[in-house]
Amino acid sequence: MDDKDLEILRLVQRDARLTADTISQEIGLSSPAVQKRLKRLRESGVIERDIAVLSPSRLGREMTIIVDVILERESRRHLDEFKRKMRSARCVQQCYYTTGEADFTLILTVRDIKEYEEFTQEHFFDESNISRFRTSVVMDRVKVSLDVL
Amino acid sequence: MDDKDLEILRLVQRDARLTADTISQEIGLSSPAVQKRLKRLRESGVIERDIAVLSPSRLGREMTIIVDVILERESRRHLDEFKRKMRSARCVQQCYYTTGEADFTLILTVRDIKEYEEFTQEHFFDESNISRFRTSVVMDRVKVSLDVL
DNA sequence: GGTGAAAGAAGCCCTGA
DNA sequence: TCAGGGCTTCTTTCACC
Repeated sequence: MDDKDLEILRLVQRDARLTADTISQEIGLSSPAVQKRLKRLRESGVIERDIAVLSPSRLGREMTIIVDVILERESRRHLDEFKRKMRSARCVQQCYYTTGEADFTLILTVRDIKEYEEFTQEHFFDESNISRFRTSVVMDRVKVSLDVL
Repeated sequence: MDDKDLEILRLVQRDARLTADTISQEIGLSSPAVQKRLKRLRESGVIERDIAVLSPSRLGREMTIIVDVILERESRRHLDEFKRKMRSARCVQQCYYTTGEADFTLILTVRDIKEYEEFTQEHFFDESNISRFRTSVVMDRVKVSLDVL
């Protein structure tokens, strides 16, 4: 992993459709050299995967909501159960298990507040292990990126 | 935008390297038909872009931190100024302007707690307009996805 | 890491429904 | 108007230097 690798990563984390040829001109290597590096970076897991970023608003998921959740009992079984549910819930984009005041922070995208209300019914109220949760509605998605470098 | 489009989107939002041929077999269309649809979806902005997802831990950004920030004065000028700073701060992956208790929720990736401490020095303490901030350290990135569908 | 040839995928036009 | 077939062009891959 050298400077050339880092340059490649900086480029593809913003645009994965760049051809090896374009990248090679950008950083001063030959096209096959870039491809060999990309292959290595993928196989070694530095590049985890390539994804298409969809527009939530163009697909009718206008609202982004952030929720802090506090569990009642923080046993291994309850934690794993909650994590499993969040992973399989479609409107949960992100779920973090954290130190501090809340146990979990969730980031959801929903069509409207009604869909969020249904989510809370299913996952918070019908779930005896939720102590409290705090909802924040996102007014501006100021920055949403997965850029690491 | 029909069911076939949605099927295509569901596939490429998880793996943008799928070939049109693979997708076509999956959903029962010809390869050129899939390509036409993908092109249309990109041009119309339903697919915003394609990115490579990098592994934060493999690149030495082991820690994920969630910060809630409350500003002192919530004037237009102060809000825009804060947003601008967060957009350009490298370790800020996501920044949301929200209703509720906090004004902003940030998601950061940093090398270590020292790097976070430097971030707070630069952006919170040397910035007279920050009223309070609350830090949560992520213990488990339970789910991190940008899947919309 | 670079070069060149071969395999493969994408883009385009045209036809047919 | 939109899906499918076939051709062309570009990209990737692999063997070799």
